[in-house]
Amino acid sequence: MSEPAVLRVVVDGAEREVAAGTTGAALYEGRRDVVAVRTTAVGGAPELRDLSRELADGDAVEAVEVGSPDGLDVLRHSTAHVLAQAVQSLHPQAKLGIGPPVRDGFYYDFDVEVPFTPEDLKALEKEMQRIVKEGQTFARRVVTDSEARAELADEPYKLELIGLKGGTGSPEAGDEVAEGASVEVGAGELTIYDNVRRGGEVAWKDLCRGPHVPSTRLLANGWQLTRTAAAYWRGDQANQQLQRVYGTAWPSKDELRAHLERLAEAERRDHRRLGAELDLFSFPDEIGSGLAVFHPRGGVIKREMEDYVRRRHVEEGFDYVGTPHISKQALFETSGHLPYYADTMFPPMELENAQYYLKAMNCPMHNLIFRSRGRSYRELPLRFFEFGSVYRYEKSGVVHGLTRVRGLTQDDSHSYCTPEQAPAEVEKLLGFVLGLLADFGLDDYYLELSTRGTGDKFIGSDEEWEQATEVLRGCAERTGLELVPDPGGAAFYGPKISVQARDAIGRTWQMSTIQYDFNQPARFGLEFTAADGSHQQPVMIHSAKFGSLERFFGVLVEHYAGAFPPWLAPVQVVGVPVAEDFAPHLHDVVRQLKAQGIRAEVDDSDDRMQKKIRTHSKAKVPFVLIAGGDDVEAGAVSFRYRDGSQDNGVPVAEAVARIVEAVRSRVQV
RNA sequence: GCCAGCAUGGCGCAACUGGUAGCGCACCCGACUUGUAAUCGGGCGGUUGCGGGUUCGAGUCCCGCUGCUGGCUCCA
Repeated sequence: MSEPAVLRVVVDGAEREVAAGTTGAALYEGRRDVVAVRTTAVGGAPELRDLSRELADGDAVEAVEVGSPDGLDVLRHSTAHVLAQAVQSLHPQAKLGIGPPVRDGFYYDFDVEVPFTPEDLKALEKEMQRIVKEGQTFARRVVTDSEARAELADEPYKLELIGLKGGTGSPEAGDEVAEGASVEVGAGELTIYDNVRRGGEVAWKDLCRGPHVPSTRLLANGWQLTRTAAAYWRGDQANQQLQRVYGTAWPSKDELRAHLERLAEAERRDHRRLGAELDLFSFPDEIGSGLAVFHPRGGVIKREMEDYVRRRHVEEGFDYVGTPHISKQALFETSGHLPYYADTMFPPMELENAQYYLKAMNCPMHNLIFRSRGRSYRELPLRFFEFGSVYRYEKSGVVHGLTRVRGLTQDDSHSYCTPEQAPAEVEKLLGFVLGLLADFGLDDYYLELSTRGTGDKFIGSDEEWEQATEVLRGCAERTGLELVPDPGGAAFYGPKISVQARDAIGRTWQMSTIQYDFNQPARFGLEFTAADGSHQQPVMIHSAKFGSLERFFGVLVEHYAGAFPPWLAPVQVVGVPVAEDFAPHLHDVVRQLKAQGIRAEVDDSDDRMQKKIRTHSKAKVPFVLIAGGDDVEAGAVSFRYRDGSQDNGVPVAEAVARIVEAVRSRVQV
């Protein structure tokens, strides 16, 4: 059957007839913002294609604009190609890994003899600039496995990807090859892209699935190389370590600039920086990596958090308990932690012929409290709660401010209940957690459901896991929040719902957790006496609301950029007299505030007023109360808020009431 | 743990190709003090993370350790 001369196609929803041989580029001529097309062939799934691809009869085609998520991916991946070309131009011996788009940019991995330096990065940017200016086109070419092997004989990593793809290629093959590698060898046929100069000369080529922007010129000035790092080939620690170069890429220079400005803003919010500036906490080298000390101002916030969550636990029917920081080895063998997690526990200390471990978790000790006497079904659900100090030997490279530490405080609870009670208990805990987040003003988070993975890391039967997972899934889904699956991310003893929050620099951190555990009750031989006199095993629900007090603290600092709502602010009110003579008036106001439990003080220093305002603005004090002659005469004070706005001549009684109410209601001001 | 980079008074920075450490803020002292983000003057403070080496001489070069930063792996 010969090709028809006229093709019937659908372009952005509208039926059209075009001549055979028409390309996407022809359809969108003059549309500089279109970088690729999304084509749905007859009977096929939508697929991103180069603009240069010819249409077939019956194709439905949509424009992929550079600003759309797919368009940005195409742009960023194309930039990665230019980077790779630049690297091989300056370092001919470099072997290619993979080069996918990532959030805000791209990376490309290389095997090079000598790791890249910052100077190399500059040289690479220069070379990339040259390639971009040349306006090379990306030309797609379908090859067979054996052709690809012949052409890429010098590229061992690409050969490996071809091998992994396994010839025919199932739809999932790309995903299983390596994270990000689907951009090189996707489903179906293998393709090589040639970078072609104006004169038709092939400047460079790479095994790649595409699509790409039509010409390197489209990359314009919207990209930048950002950093270098090492990365394991195919993400496996056992593999060769490659050199990764990260970059960012945007449709225009303005958008690049805006991105860089966002990064600068994130840096200003970084809790490590604000922690030092606001005198909240520090990490003395003398104590050790990942071990924080809280200064008086940070201590206020920490105590407010503790007071809040302790009170809330009691209100929710938890019993406050206490357990030690160390324990003999056998306890953690019983719990299963030692066989499974010994390498993240600090090494033991030996005394009196016994091995003592710093505890990395509280549950085993709570189990002993449960077991300390006979338990009745009437007591269930029985809920134990404490601030448990735990120590985990986190690898040196992962310690990070307050969000990844080696010594942390969990607001840890364990609910012991019957299997029948478990769903309601999980529901209750989830409601508790979400209410807590709301009270702290957190809104940027999502839920994650961590389930059993493959391997022998997980204990218990499939049926038990299935049942526990379904209980958690049902509760999580009923919240209506975004729920992200996390296969293989469960604890060894059971599945988990967690709340994931994003920090200032885009990293996500696990905060609140709810875990369903049917294993430990069995390992500890926990039982209760049922109504019929029989002895039965409870299930336990682990839950941490903040997760780690330290991590939650760090996320709060970033969330508020250090400008805490009044109820959390270390200093809530500072009085600034316009001149010395008016200080007594403010002392009187502060006395009234303190009587209401407000953290208030008067700035009696001999700085001038303007300097005092600057000082307390920088300290992000929520209420600065200013008083001069007018205020004293009127029995009033003048508010200055953190945004610089003023409210002058407020009667003292009203001012006090206003502040007390702001603290009580936990609002932001 | 792996790769790379960094490490100067409390904080932020300076010190040409190696020649015996400077500045601002903070802090202390004194003077000043009338309306919303820095008053003026003076002073204290570092042997340049720790240990070793090269050199006539090291903050500057080399090695080891500790810590930090960015990734990777990991994360109960």
